[in-house]
Amino acid sequence: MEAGFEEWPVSKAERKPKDNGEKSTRKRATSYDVAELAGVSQSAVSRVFQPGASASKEMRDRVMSAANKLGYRPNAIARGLITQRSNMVAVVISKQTNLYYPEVLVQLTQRFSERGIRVLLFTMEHESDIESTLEQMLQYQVDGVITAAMLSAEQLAIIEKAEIPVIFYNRTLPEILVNSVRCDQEEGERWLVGELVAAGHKKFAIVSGPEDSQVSMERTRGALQKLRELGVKDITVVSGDYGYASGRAAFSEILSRSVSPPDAVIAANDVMAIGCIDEARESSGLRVPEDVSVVGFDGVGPARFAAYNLSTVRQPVGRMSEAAVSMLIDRIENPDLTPEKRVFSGDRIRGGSARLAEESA
Amino acid sequence: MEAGFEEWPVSKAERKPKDNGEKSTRKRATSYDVAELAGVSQSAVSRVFQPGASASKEMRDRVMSAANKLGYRPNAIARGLITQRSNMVAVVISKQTNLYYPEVLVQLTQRFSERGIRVLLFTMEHESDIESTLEQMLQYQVDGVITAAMLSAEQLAIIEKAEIPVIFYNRTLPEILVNSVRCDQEEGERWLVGELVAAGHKKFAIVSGPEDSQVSMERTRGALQKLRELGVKDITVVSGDYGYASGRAAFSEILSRSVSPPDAVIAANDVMAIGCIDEARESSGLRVPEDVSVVGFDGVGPARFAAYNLSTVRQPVGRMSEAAVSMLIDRIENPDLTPEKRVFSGDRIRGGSARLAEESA
DNA sequence: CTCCGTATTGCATCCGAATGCAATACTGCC
DNA sequence: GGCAGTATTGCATTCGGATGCAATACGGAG
Repeated sequence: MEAGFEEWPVSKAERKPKDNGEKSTRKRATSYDVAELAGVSQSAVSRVFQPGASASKEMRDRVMSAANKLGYRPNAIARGLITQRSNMVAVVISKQTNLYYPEVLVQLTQRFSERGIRVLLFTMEHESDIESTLEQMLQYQVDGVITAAMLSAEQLAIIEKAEIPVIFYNRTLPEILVNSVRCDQEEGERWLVGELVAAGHKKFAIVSGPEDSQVSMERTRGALQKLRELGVKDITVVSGDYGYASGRAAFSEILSRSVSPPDAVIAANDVMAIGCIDEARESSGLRVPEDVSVVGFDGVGPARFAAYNLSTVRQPVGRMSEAAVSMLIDRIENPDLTPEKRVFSGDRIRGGSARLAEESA
Repeated sequence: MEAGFEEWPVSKAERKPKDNGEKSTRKRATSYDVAELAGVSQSAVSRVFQPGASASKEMRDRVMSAANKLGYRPNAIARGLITQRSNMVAVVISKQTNLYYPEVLVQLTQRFSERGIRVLLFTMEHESDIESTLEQMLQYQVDGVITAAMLSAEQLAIIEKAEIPVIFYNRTLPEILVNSVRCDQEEGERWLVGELVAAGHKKFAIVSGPEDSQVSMERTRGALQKLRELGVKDITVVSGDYGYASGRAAFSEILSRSVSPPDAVIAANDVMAIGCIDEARESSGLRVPEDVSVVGFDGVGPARFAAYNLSTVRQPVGRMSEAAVSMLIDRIENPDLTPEKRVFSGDRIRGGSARLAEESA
């Protein structure tokens, strides 16, 4: 099956270090090379490779044939220099948001790609590393930025001074005009809480995410407010870091703070919710949702696993990334557009991890 | 907690559409602008921004102060044009490999970033879309490529003709010299099979991945070979697509092919293994691992969830990406290096989803 | 004080494609 | 056949920074 490793004796020889002054030392073909071979001017070549430019059919044929012969490809770097458009956008994510963003990333890239735009990816260990990231983006003359990491007002100002449109993904900067695409975290939490309370839960625990995560803050705040509005008093709040282990730790912490377990646990994301469920079942022998209801947020893949079947709010990733991409492109093409915020409601998923009120028909 | 939302009334006015012919219409500052303001030549500015170049302290100070005043940043595009080095590499992934690659992606980007290299991300719905992706990469003059999608020999040849180093990530091209970084899939499967057989399993089922996935093929082949070597005859093979649902479907398919369930199921990745477990427990009331052992491959996050606690082989993502990055940089800096393959063994994880032989002390 | 070696700095040119403008070719019409 | 109008094509310049080479400045030795 893995035959063929020994045979095929030739062809390797051809690929050894190409020291011999063969033709291989030649640089990549440029439009001048093509022009020369085709016997036309460089500008003609340039025009043939431009969608809207004027060129006769004969010209096209001659140039294309020469180009193919030379393996010519327009140099996007040079083009970017003269046109002042790199056709690249920066996508910035921070590492902490793990299981959810990959999906987003693929979506964004795909959609940009369909529109002829390339994605320069920036990831940061900590959101504080953004300073240098920012510098990089600017040096690379990106045409726009989508950030799923928080920027300070000063940082945003730097980018805007360079007249680069920025779209915030699931974040926003209070008091400052920015373009953003978000999932309505508070609304989602309020729904979850409403259902839980309506189903008779009285004793609540909340597992919040990292302190520097705006998304987590919004979720926690939404849940707390709704709980207060509904007159619920018995609320324990502990914090985690969005990770599975921290979900387990959080649940055990919750138990230790009270003689009896809570009726319901509201986790700031699905992964921690899963951690809570595992901890509840394994270490305390509690049943989910009979003894304790657990809800999450995000709607990531594992939320659907039968062992968890989470009640959660799913972010409409597809629509959100489409919105982000088209909004960014709008701003790039028309920089004077006034800022716009698009807020999507999440999909409400009545999984089996919580006792919720009957669906209102 | 959320104080400060109402106050802060000013500052918005400053940010409205900057129509007034203020100073804002000015383009980005160039090295010429800086040179002029500092009263020196453009080359001096260029040198100040180069690590190794010669410039007196006084010169540095004057230039830097002028640069700061103007908010100057070297234009990486222009620099790339003249130096023939874009300092960008392409990372290519295909969408199908979902839950696992995100991690890889973040790792790669981070490590490149530490070395002053930016990542242009390319994703493809189907691996067949690679043709156009390839074209894009070449136009953008990337200095190197890491591909986690399969390339044909012809496609590889195109890239190599442009003298761009390529590293295959978990893939390889038989009979052709390429640089690659891989996890040893066969070895991992052989270990799993060995343990399962040693523990007394007799009736096996294999859930393979997508047909066009080389990784899946290697895993399946490894498992099958080892099974044959050990004289196991009773083997059912069904195929999935790496997704959770397909794991569930696969298990139910396995059941339908035989009167009794298998002793052990070998899934080509963790997510399908999880699907199998859920299907076994839920639809058939089978216990895992008492009635049926299930093993996966990859070592993704959910494999550690208590409900599954998979026995699996974890790919050493950190070391693999480090290897890929440093290998690619080596090739970029020394194009004549002879190809190299680095193969890593996976971490053997004895989870609770399978009855394995006692650990050999 | 002069001469030589080294450190700085400026000049001119280059990278590769896009584009305004002018020159030329071609079309149709009278 | 002549002319206006349009379509092609080429010329020259531009984008912003890097770099070889020459010019100048500085420092130390004799």
